[in-house]
Amino acid sequence: MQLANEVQKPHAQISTRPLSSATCLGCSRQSMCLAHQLEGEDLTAFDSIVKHSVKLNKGDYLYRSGDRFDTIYTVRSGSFKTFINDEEGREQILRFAIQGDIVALDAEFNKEHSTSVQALETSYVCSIPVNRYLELAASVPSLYTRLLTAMSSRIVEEEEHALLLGTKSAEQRLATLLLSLSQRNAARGFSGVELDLHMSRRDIGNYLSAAVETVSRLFTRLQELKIIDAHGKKVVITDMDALRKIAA
Amino acid sequence: MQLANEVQKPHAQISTRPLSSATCLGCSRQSMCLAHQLEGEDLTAFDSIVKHSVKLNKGDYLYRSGDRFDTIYTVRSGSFKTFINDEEGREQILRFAIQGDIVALDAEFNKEHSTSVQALETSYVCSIPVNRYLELAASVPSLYTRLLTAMSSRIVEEEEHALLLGTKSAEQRLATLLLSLSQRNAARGFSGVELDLHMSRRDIGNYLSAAVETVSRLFTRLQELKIIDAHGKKVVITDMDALRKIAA
DNA sequence: CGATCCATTGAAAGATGTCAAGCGTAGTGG
DNA sequence: CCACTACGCTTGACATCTTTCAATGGATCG
Repeated sequence: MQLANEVQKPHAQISTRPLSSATCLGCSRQSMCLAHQLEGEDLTAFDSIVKHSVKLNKGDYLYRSGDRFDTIYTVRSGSFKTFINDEEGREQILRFAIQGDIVALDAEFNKEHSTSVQALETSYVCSIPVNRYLELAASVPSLYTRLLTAMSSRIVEEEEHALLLGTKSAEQRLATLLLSLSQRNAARGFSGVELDLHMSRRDIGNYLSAAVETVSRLFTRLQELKIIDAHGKKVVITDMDALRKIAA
Repeated sequence: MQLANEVQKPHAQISTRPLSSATCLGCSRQSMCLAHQLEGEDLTAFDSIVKHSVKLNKGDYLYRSGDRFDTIYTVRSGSFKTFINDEEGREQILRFAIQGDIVALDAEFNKEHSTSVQALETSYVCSIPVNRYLELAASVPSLYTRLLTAMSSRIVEEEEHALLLGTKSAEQRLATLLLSLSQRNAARGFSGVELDLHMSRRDIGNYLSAAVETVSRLFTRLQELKIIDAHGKKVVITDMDALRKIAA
């Protein structure tokens, strides 16, 4: 349990610096995005309401608790943490979002966000105005079901996080997180073995509901057991089976 | 952490025994239900796809992990627990659902449920076939947004549960649960002071991620502090302010 | 290059879990 | 209707995991 000690930072300067291929057509992340399975003119119409390549620097907020929910984001590159604060200012990280992940579906449209989202590194997102999305959905109903599916996934993820926090020891929790990051990396065509942990040890601890010191000790222990090879943010999983065994 | 030791029970016999006013028109729970703000023929159409008053006895399952998600339920009366199991069979209760609550929105349509839902007492639900709901939504778009809203609420609830598990001491967690039950009771026109806890101490412990013994000791302590007056399932909150103070 | 934050490690304290036992209540069956 | 059994709840004693406190070295950033 730690108090929020982060300095209040202003919102990111929204600089729309186009990347190469800053369009949904041919985007490699389409299958994970809200544009999933869209084709032809539906995809073109969708593409036209999307603001591609919004850049955020490390520490910038995508939005903050209290902001109005009017935009859905998908991560083009980089990573984010989503967190919620309690009455006393204590912070709980709920999710680490990486490439392809959809961010913001945790508030009612036009109501206030209860969470905040902060970039863990230089990152780019696509931004989709919710009102325009819903307008478009009126003529392309699959956009409704796509949104419903995305929200179901969020609920399941959140349930699994509760399972993680509720039933596992600290060591199991860390092992589970590493496995999850590995799998998500692999699903995106990256290495499932070499991980770049862009979040701090404190963030990891917060997500797992463990003190920084505990996390540090756990890394050391996994290292001694020759299950991982960790140097700061770089972690190599050297014994995947053993890691799985610990996680379960 | 406890292993699932519940006997495998068959699904509930689905007996459609009509209650008085087994219709959405004039139903006191409409504002919480998916029928929220529906009027006129839209409401009639919605009503016609709903199977009202399905009875479940204590211990009956509404659905189990692995079942196909094809039906949404709303609780008419009684209460339920929703839980998820990990690979080792450990169980984590995610939610206690009571009158007016919408149950089942934690899977993709036509995919498998990852959770199970079990009645804590004799209960009645309304059951809504998802495919017919979506058909109807094609002509009544507000049904889409109503569903989206319901799912947003679930996500926020789940996030708050993670906050609960992640940042608070066992005593704070129990106090928070009691307050939440009190508020939900009050919001439904019942007493916010006298609570009927239909779940076992073990269930409470599981939900809060604490051992039964810990929960028992916490009840005793809150009793000694003259904050609550607990006799088994009946709990009277005698000092709401003190309870709030502990929760925060 | 200083200041600050992050990560690691040790030592000690504390909260919660586990084990064990007893009690009460509820349901079952004779 | 009563006795018996099973299960849920409570309480005590003890074990242990994790936190907290403290100190140090290393990395990062302006």
